[in-house]
Amino acid sequence: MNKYIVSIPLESSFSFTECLWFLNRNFDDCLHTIYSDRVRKPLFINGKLILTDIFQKSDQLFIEIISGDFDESDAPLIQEYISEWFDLNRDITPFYRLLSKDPRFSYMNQEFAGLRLIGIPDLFEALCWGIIGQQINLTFAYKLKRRLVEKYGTHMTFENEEYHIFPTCEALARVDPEELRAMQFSAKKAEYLIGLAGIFVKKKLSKEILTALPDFLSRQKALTSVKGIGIWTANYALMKSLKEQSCIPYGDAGLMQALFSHQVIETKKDTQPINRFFRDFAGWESYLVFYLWRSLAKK
DNA sequence: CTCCAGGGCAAAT
DNA sequence: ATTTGCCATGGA
Repeated sequence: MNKYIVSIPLESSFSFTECLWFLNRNFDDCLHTIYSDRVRKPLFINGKLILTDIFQKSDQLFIEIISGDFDESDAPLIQEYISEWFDLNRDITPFYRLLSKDPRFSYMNQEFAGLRLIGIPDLFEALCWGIIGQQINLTFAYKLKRRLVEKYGTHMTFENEEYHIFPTCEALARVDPEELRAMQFSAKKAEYLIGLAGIFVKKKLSKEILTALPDFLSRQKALTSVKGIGIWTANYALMKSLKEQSCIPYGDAGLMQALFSHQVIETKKDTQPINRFFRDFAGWESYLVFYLWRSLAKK
């Protein structure tokens, strides 16, 4: 087949290297593969599977379609997906001005320069990932995700490697909870995931429905009314999928750890000063949370 | 061995 | 209204 390439112009405050580093940090994510200077990811676009290689050249991000049935009319959706994934449509220089005002965080300006809030454009995937990750350590969470994806997701093969897509809600809705139990999901998580899938199948919830709601609070409420989605998962999904800018995932163990190590709080369970602390970062709470998570990863 | 990880729910105060 | 017990597993 011919090689198709889609491109997206970049601003100077973007670092592909930092984004790749985050995607590749300490964990085994089954939904993308990092090579030295590019990331390979399968996408489900207009009902078709395509495999993409994403890399930077000067001031543009290139998406090369290396396999699958692609035509020109797919380009806008691909651009949209990648832009959301890497949060390309945002000027983050105001955030850096806020960071530089606080001696505890000003180092992030240089160390993480150009890192964008890496998203999960698909809302169903973001919510499932949130539920999977509840309470357990991330190594185990990624292991569970891999089992789920490899069993119920679709995949494509390229040069003897398999590239996986997150399962659709239709596929998960018909799973027997006992199957997930056998894969070491807790009984509750199995029930939550299958229940959530059913809600998506019935179109009672979708990214479009959520986006159409009038404000942050009503979106939060729509999510927390679902069994298995509490305030943490709701805010996590709103941050990662809808790119809401003022999400504080209350109760997050990693956030508390990072606030402790940056001397914002005295002990890891000291939840009181959080709201007051975040007031100085109004409009950039999500970004600060993301950068604090980034600070937890070991070089 | 115990404790705790990118929580949430239902039952018990 | 707020707190407590439980969940699944693995690494520290």
